[in-house]
Amino acid sequence: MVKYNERALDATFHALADPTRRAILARLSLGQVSVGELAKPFEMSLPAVSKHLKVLEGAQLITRHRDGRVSRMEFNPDAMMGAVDWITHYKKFWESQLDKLARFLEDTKPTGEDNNGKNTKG
Amino acid sequence: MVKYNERALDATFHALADPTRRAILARLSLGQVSVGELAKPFEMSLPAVSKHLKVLEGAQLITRHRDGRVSRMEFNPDAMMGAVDWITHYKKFWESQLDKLARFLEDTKPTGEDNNGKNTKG
DNA sequence: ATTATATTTAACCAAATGGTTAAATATAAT
DNA sequence: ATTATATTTAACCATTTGGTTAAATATAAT
Repeated sequence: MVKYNERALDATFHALADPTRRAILARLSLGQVSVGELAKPFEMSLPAVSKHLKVLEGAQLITRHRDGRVSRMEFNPDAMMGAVDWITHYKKFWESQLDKLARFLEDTKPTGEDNNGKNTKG
Repeated sequence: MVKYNERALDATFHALADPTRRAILARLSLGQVSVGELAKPFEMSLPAVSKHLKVLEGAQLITRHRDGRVSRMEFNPDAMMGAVDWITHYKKFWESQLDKLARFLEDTKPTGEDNNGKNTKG
């Protein structure tokens, strides 16, 4: 009855447990950026950001597209799904909040209009 | 733009990033248990479990009900909602999976029917 | 009052984390 | 070929983490 990939959950939750890394994901969710561009707004060295990227990459929350000497980082939210999936197991314990979430999801469900022509994957 | 409580997210994700702590939550989701009972199945010392409980308590994922010398730990999933809320911000990046989740949530939405013990996932 | 039970705290340790600066690598431009 | 740019690796450091055992605390039972 091993339902979840514990190592993957470790990696995902650990990656998400740092504010810099969450900010990186937020930034990348707006579109691909180079490491240098990505690092600019952060008040830390480039190697520090590089390390964070490695953690995110290890958790498969981002992927790398090398283009010459520039590494363009891309958001890859699949691993987040795993986290949500795990948390959702506890849905019956927060039914009222769930109701709110369900309504929210229903509200924004892709019925053919919500997709802004963006490729959602690959 | 929605402002998230970064410190709370740090605490929540960090708490969830450990397999022992996730197992503790899984156990507590079945009902309140004392610290001793809780610790039994884990191959580690009681103080180690105690520390994990502190982390979970700090993240407000569990609460403590002291009854004499026995501490009954209770699952408190509200903080998880915060994590889901944050992740859900990225919903547009995984629409197909979102659709699956939305259907799942709809399917098990508490509309008066009791879906006790039925795990529709997996 | 003494003893047993439940749990936490203290002191300690190794490994991991998150940061630094300096050097190395790889590619691009001149 | 030389130099500039983008990024990573190496070496280092302080703090945190996750575990240990021994001692302390608090309550219950005899």
